[in-house]
Amino acid sequence: MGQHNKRALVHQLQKLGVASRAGLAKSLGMSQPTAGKIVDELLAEKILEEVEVSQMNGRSETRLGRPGRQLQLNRSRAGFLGVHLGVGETHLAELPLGVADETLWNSSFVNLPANSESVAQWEKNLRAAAKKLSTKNFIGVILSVPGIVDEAQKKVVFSPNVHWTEAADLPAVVRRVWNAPVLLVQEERAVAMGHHFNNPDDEDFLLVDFGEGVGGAVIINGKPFTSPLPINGELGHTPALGNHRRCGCGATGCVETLVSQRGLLESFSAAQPKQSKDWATLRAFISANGIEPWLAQSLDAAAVAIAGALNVLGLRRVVITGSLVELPQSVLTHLSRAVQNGAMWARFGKVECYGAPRCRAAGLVAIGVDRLIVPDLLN
Amino acid sequence: MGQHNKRALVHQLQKLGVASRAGLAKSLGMSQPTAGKIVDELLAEKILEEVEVSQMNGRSETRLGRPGRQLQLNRSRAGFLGVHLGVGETHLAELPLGVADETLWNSSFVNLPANSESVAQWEKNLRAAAKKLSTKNFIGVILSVPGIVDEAQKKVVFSPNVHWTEAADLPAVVRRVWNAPVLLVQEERAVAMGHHFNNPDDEDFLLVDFGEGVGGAVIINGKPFTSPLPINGELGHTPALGNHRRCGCGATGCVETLVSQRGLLESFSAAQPKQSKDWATLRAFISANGIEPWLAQSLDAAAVAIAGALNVLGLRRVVITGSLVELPQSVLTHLSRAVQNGAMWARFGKVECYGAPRCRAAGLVAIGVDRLIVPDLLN
DNA sequence: GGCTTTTCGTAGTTTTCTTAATTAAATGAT
DNA sequence: ATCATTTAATTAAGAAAACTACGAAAAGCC
Repeated sequence: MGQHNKRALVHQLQKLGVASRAGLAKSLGMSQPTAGKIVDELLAEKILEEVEVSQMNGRSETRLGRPGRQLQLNRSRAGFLGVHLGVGETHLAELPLGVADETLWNSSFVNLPANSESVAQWEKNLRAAAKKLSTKNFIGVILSVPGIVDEAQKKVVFSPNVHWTEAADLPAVVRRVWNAPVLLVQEERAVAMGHHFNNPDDEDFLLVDFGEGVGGAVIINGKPFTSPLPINGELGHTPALGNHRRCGCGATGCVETLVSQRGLLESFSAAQPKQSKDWATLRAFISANGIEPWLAQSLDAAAVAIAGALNVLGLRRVVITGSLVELPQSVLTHLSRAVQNGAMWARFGKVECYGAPRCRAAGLVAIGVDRLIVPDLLN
Repeated sequence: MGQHNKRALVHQLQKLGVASRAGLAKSLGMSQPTAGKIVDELLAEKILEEVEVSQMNGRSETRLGRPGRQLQLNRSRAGFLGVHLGVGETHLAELPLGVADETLWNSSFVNLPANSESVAQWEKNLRAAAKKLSTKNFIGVILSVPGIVDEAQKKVVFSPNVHWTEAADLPAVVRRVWNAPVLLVQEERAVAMGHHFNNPDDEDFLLVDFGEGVGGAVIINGKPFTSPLPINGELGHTPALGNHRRCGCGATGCVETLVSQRGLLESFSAAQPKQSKDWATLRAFISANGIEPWLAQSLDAAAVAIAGALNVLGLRRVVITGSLVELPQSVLTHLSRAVQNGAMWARFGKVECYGAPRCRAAGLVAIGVDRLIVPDLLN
């Protein structure tokens, strides 16, 4: 079957969750026979499964005509292994193709600090974790990492916060443990795809994740935006005029040095030397004292970078995830207002900027399905 | 014939200038029969023409085998009428489908200042100009305008410098004069397409045009980047931190207020009150005194916006056009260095930033061919 | 003039999707 | 209960657009 329609059908089913052949055909504008044949193929490949009528609980709205045989992405087996290599920890999850809600991370272990042996240690930890998993054979392993990632070449180009991943051939390490196809994914891209997966109506947005660093990812037409270079949506390392802090990336003045968790604490401590320099205190302080000038300036710097991205990309929606969402609502409100201020579209229409939880597992599945189940041979 | 291949073939011929059926087939990776059939179709539509052997001057490199019948885009007739509605003037040009070099603007007339009657006056001027043209029937009229343009809806959304175009239905006016399909194109997009046309190797770049305002356009994979909103590449109206000037767009702090022609003169006059506040004096002054702090600051602000765009879009090439290119080379050098500073990619690879002439006519033709000759029914 | 090489066109096949017709499975009215 | 109605799924036939394979045309070279 044509790759294009197959991709579209799977994507549509991800969006709808459950649908019949006829429903898919209609919503995709293709003919029923075409949809039917593709579904047959996908059923044979065990990518889809038919939903029992008994599972159609309550939804029997007594519609006229022959009822469609409902389909969904296979939920009965763990198709993928999701691995997230974070700054502090690595998490693992066995993920079915169809994820109902944010899956639990089955197992997790702590990274060692960076040293010459951390790759070997990481592999050892992976092996230990592998034994605890119920599934041994996966369709693929989806590995997400922070930093700048060349997903096509499966290489970490640059990772200011987990430097040892740059030298290591992570996919090879993973492959030695599980012997399955490995995908390398940039962390924020996975989170963005996850958000899209859980909010199918958000088809076009810029996701900005605040944490150890500040990362961005762009979704356009429900697909991760891809550009000529293996880097995009990167707005943490654009300089903020007037800022001269040293950044882990080697440059000075990066927005990240102002609004990353560490950057905010730095400014907090400089402005309020008597306060304890930790996240909980910062949160409480903001709750009590509102947005003080030092915080407003940092948020404004971030907002300029975000608004600039919106103007250049032609977007009107910003999804904020990570540490900033944990702070009092007033922080997001201030940021949102500042973004509105700089976003050109806000002069004609609505620009939205809101917080959301990180949906990493869902994103990993979406990417795995996209690249392993129905690979795009053309584009 | 399949739209996709037809588009690709025409695009390839734009790139190559002259080619045979076999050459096109090979370079596009399609079979000869397919290329041959598409070419036959395009010849029948008078879009392509065969080049006489006599015109193949000098190029006869005594190659073996049957020589291919060379093809090119029709140059013998004026297919399009290009109209550029600038801030000060409107220019017209009769444009063949195949443009060898930047065509002269046949005719031009001056706009009236904005008032209630300027649309009517503009139409009157158009009619007068129409009489002077040798061609009466065009395949289409390509109209480029500054500001924010919804090319799909053929409406000017916002135009800080030519406000009267927002209310007017320009395509309808043009159609009354020539009765041909009219395309509305954002000015910088046309310039960017023109640059790509004249430099086919530049497939991915951000073009920044400095003039009355500051506008940007993005070309990715040789195609104008399109986003969900009818606005993109817009980097003149992103705020620069610390800047509080009023902008024509209604906001304050826009980069445009610093580095547009007017903005630079403003800063120049503030820093050098004794100098005459005009462009020639500014140019001479910079030649003599180098990059003074007031200029450096403005350029740095522009560079941050540009670098931010590169980081977000995943690009490594900036093409500068317009008034900034007219200034001493040191200006571009400074800007380029500042862009390198903020561009993430510059830490791993090469980021290019150079000046180039505006190639508007070529851009209008490229867009006309793209949207009228081989319209994209899918995407 | 043959020989080689390359171009261009024709014919037949494959792939992919569509329309039209058929069969299947439900509801609701008589 | 039976039959019309409605919607779903499958089957069959056909159209569109690409490809492969083969043959004719047009050049240079011996």
